[in-house]
Amino acid sequence: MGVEDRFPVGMRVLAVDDDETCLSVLENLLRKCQYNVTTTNQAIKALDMLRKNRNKFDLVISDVNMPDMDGFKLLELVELEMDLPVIMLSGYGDKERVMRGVIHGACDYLTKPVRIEELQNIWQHVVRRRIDSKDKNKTASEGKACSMAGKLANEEKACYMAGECSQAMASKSNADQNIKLGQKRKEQSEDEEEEEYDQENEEPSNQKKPRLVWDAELHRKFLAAINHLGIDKAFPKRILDLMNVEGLTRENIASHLQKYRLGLKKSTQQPSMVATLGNSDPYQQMDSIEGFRTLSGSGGMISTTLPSYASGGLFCRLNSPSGLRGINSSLLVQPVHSQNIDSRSIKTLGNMQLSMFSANQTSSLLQGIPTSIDGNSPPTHNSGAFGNHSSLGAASVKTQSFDPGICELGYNRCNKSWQGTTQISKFPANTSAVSNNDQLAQNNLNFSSSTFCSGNSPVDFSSTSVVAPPLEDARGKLRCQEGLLENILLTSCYTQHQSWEADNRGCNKEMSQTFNTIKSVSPNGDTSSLGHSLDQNNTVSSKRIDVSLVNPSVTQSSEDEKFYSMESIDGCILQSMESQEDLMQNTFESLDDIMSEITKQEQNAIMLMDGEMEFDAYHVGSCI
DNA sequence: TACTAAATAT
DNA sequence: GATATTTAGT
Repeated sequence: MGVEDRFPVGMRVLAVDDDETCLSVLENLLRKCQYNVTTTNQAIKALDMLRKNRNKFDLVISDVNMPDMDGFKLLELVELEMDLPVIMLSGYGDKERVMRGVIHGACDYLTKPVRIEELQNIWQHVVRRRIDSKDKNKTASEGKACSMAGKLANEEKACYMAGECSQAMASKSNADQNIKLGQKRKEQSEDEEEEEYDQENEEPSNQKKPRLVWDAELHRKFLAAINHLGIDKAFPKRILDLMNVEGLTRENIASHLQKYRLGLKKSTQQPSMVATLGNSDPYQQMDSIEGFRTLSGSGGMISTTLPSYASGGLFCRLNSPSGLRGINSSLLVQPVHSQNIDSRSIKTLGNMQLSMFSANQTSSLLQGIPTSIDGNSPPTHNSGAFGNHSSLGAASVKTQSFDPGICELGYNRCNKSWQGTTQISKFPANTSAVSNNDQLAQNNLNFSSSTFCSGNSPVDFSSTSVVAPPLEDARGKLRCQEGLLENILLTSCYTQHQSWEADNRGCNKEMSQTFNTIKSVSPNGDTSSLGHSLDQNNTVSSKRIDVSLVNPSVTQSSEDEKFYSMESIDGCILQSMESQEDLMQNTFESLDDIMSEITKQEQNAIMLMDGEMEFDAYHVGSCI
C-alpha cells in the first residue's frame, strides 16, 4: 500500500489542544513515538494549517473541548475537507461523548491522560484510511485490496457508518465476482470451469467490468452533456465525448442514459407525481438539494424512492455556492422565460415555498405554493407569519454540504460522504439575515419564498408532516416535530445510496422526533460555533456570510470567494402547510395544472441551456 | 458500428 | 427494488 519502510516513523501528526500543558505532554508522547508532530492550541488554527497544507499531515489528534472551536466541529470539517483520520482526545470518556465522536467520524477516541501505548498504534488509522481511499478508486482487478478494505471498513463501521463502509463492501463483492453468470454463461462455466478460471486469471479483460457508480459529479457531467446536445441528440457516444471522463465507456453511458430516459418517461406518465415536481432524476435532485439536507426516509437517495418529489421540489434550496457566485437567479430563470411559460408558472418558480405536507396528502404535493413574483411580493420580511424570504437562489452546482446535525440526534447516521463529494455541513441560518429580496430583485426575478419562519414566529414542525409525503410512503415517516426554528436552518439529511438503507429506517424514526434538532447541530447543544461565526461575520445588511467555516468545501473550491450570498439559505424554510392550507388553496386553483405545464416546458428548457447553469435551471423548473 | 431494449447481476 | 452491466436485436 505504498507505505514507507520506516512507517510509521515520521508520520505527520497535527496535535490540537487548547490546554498548553496537555498539548505539550501530548507532543512529547507523540515525538517519543517518532512521529513528526505539529502542534497548535487553537482548533481554528489547526483547520487553517490543514487547509493550507493539504497533504502535509497524516493524522489529526484533537482535544474535544476547546474554546474557539468544538473538537467535534473540527473533526467534522477535517473529515469533510481532508479525509484525514482524526483522533479525539478528551478528559471525559463517557459513552455518550465517545459515541458522539465516533458518529462525527472520529476514528478513535482517547481519554486523557493519554498513554504512549495508545499513541504508538495510532498509525493504524492512517493505514486504514489509505486503504479505504484506495479502495474507493478501486477497480475489480484490485480485488484483494478491496476485500481487505472491506474488512477494515467493517471493523470501522461505527466510524464510517454506512457510506464508506458500504462502498468498501461493494468493492469487495466486486472482487468476489466469481459469480453466477447468466444462464448461458452459467452453463458454460459448468462445462468449462477450469478454462474459465484460467481465463480469468490470465485475461483480466474478460472480467466483468467494475461497477461504475454514477456519483453526483459524474451525473452532473452527464446531464451537462445531454443539455448541450439536446435530449433528442444525446446518444451515448456523443455524451461520452462530451463528458470526457477517463475510464468511462459508452456502455456505461448507454446504461445510464437508459435509466435516465426511463425516469423521464415516468415523469411524463405520472405528471401529478413526478413531473410536477421535477424530473425523476435523482442526481439532479441531488444537485438541487445541494447545500441542504433532505429529510428523506427513503433509503438511499431520495430519488430512488421518490423520483421527483424529492427534495429538490419540496425543500427550498440553499444557495450554494461556489460555482454560483455571479450567477444570478435571472440566469437560471431565463431559459424558462424564453420558453414562454406562462406567468403562472413563473410565479410558481419564483416562489419556492417550502411546504410541508401531511403524510396523507399524497395527491397534491404542491398545494400551497404561495407565489408572488417580480415585486409583487413585497419584502414583507419579518412581518407577520409569513416572512418573505428570498430563496431559490439557485440550485447549486455542486453538492457542498450538509448538516449532520439532524441525524446526529439519537445517533442517527448520515453518510459521511457521497462518493466523496457530498458533504455534510451545517447551515445555521439566521432568519433575520435571510431576507434578501433586493438582491433578487436585481435579477429581475424575485424568487421569494414565503415562509413564516421569520421573526419570532416559530415554524412549527409538529403536527404537520413535514417532508414530502410522497416521499414518505412506506418508509419515511418524516415528520417534524415540534420545534421552534427560530433560525431557519435548512436541514436536509442527505441520504444516499443503498448503503444507508440499512440504517435509514432507524434514522427516520429518529428524525421524526428530532427535526427540531437544528439547534442541536452543535455537539455543545448551542447553536453551534458556526452559528456564532455567522452572527459575527454575517451582518444582516450585507446579507453575506462568511462561509469559510460554514462551508469549507466552498472555500476549498474557490478560495478567493470567501463570501457568497446567502440568499438561498434563507429561502429554505420548511413550512408547515397544513395550517396554511386554506391560504394556499386560495392562492392556487390548480397547481397541478401549472406544474404540468412546467413539466412540459422542462424538456424544452433544457435545450436552451448551456452548461451547468442550465442544468441548474432545469432543476429549478423541476423543483417547483 | 452504434443505439436501444431487455435480460442479468449485484 | 434500484442500479449497473451484458446481451441481443436492429
